[in-house]
Amino acid sequence: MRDADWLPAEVRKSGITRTLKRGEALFRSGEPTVGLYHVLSGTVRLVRVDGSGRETFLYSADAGGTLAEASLFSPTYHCDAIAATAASVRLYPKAAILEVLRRSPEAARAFMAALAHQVMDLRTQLERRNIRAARDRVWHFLALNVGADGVTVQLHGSLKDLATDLGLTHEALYRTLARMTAAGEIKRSGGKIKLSRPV
Amino acid sequence: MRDADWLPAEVRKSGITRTLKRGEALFRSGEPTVGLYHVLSGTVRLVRVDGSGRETFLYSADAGGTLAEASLFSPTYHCDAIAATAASVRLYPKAAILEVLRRSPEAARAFMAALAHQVMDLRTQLERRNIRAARDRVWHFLALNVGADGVTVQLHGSLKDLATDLGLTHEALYRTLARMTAAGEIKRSGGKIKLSRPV
DNA sequence: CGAGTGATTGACTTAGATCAATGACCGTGG
DNA sequence: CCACGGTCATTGATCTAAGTCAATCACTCG
Repeated sequence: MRDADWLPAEVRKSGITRTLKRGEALFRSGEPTVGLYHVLSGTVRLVRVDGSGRETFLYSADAGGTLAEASLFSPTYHCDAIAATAASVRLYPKAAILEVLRRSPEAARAFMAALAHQVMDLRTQLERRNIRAARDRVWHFLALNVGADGVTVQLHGSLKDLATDLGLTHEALYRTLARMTAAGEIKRSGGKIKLSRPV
Repeated sequence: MRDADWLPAEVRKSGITRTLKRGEALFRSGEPTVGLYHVLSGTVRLVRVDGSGRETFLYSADAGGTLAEASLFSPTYHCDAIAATAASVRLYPKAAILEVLRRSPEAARAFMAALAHQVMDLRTQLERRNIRAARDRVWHFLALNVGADGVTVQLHGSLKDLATDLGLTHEALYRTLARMTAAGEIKRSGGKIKLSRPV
């Protein structure tokens, strides 16, 4: 969820703040759910780790975003929340949130819209994963993340993070970007990628 | 969404029924959203088709399920809905649904829970797609779809459908299943797969 | 009966995973 | 202040699993 504007002031105040070091876990899969998290600073990533240790990127919440909305309706967490950077988060207890959602149709509507948005986002990710060629997958990502000018993509986090996000090894991503640069399709500069022609 | 129990009787009555032939589209990406669909019989699949014609499976709604919940909060559809079998659906206009959600906290809660459930479902799918080896991916699917006895998986639809669902070519799926059968890990019979040892 | 689709298997190719090595950079503790 | 450990970025070599192309058989539906 992008923002938690719909959260009434009294609930916001009731929150408990917690700080996390990079790499620290906010919660782990299987633990009982306690409430909604609001990221105040830094970045927290939702990931699943399977038996063989492979990590699946699920979602990344930056400052202002919320985490674990879906867990409000589930007794336990189904993924891990790991701080990607040093971060501080605020926890709003489950009961308080559910109460607000029950009482305020506006809050409920905003929450539903946010969930619906997430569903669409996840579907987009799923669509991207279905693209076989690394080049096309990267292109799909770039096309959906260009800024207002239609050619600039601002990257958040490291390329390694982007690689897991895209479901590629970091090597494959580096090579793909290198090839695209060589082919003149993109130009890289720091944390930005510029497309040679608008999408 | 599994069921639409929360839909008040008066809204249900107001719905418009439509029948679809196999392969027919209920709506297409880009069209303006009109409301919530309730599948009365048959199966409707949500898919996205990319530029090269590749199809991404997003969701499949059987009799009793609903479709396009997320679209209630979006002006246009972001995927195609295609009848996987002959089907009949009932359409509840957007305005009527939003009104119910605004007025009834119970309905809203059920709807939110359903959306949250969908979010978790999609995350599970995403996790599965991150598994590289076809064998492990199939196993992940089987493990999460065993019936009450812990060893039987009831398949819905064709193996080809399952293949797209898993993000594999149908050939790869056939081969993987054949290998697993040969290795004695599973046993197939009609539309069922039995695991040799419980998960 | 013929068209269309699903299920299945074979042969071949290739893209990306894997393993490996290097240089740049960054924070930190002595 | 600098050496050291850690991570990121990058590139090379190799390997293999899955994609692609292709053919066959069974089945169903009109």
